[in-house]
Amino acid sequence: MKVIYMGTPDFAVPALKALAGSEHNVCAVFTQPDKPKGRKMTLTPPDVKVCAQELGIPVYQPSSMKDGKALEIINSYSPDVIVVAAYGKILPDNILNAPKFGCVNIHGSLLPSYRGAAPIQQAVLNGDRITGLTAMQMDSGLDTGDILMTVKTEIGENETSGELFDRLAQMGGDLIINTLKALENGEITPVKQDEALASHTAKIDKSLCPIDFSLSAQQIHNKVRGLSPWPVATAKYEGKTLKIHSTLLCSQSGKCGEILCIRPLIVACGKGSVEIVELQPEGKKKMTAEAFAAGHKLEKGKFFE
RNA sequence: CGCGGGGUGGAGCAGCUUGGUAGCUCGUCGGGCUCAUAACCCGAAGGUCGUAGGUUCAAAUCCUGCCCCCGCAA
Repeated sequence: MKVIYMGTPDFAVPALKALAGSEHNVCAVFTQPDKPKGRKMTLTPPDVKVCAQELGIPVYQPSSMKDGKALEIINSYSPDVIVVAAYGKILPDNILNAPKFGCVNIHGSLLPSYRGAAPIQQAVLNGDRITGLTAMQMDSGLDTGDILMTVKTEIGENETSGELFDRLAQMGGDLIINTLKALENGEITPVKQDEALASHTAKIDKSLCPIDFSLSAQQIHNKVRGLSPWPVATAKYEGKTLKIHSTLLCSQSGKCGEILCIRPLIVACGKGSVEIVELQPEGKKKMTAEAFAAGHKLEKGKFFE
């Protein structure tokens, strides 16, 4: 099939590569405009743009999809289908309906669960055991389109959002190839989403970061995993903020936030306790808890907040 | 000109204000204790203190330029 691909961050790269390496013809790529990034606010191209350029595919970065110009460009390619993965822009109806097979979106959850912005992190934050990807026929609603194909995967006990992201991104390649093939052969019966089961995810932001040590160890562990590698859960020790990059569940107990052991570093929670494996003080690089303990005066009985 | 922290043996830190002997915790290596140990005791190796200049009898420390890392904000 003749495909136009729309995507922006690293999550969308593997599917693009898979399509480019398949029998399908990716004739153009749409991605967000370059944006200032990092401390220096240097203009940085999206990962998908970099990838597309390496593949020699024309790249378009319109700031709006609604002014008709985008539609003109799309029509000039007369694609069979538009594949969308984490593009970050809402597509108007005239674009959704432009290709013969419409627009197919790869979404990072098992719809209708976790419609919206951050489905993958949300699944980890909630401590879900199972998640997956959904290939969906886009309609004008927010992730409300008919389901074309899904793929499931288990979430590891200690798996982080970042790790799950990478795995799902890879799986997205196979999913989209299989979906397009089935679409082409007319082997798909679109399934409507069950509105009664629908749930939405809020955007992840830093207000979620502080850890409440009165919660259970499992809840805290979920937060640490879910917010890794960004924006990263935080705790306070002696007035300084520490990013908590990774934890493991422990069974010991104590007062909320109390340091139960220095090596390894175990902190009590409302229920159970967690071992802090990697952390990062303000202005410092990520380090192991062991390294942190070597240079700081940690004492049993002191508290994390 | 967004705000701020930092670069000191392999790791994490102190020392810098008030220049003058390279310190602490851990790791590594050797030895001891022990049924045994990631526990304990003794000992050792390992650093031109980010870089380039300047001031000085003398600079990790004071001054100036540059490089790099990170936190906040966006």
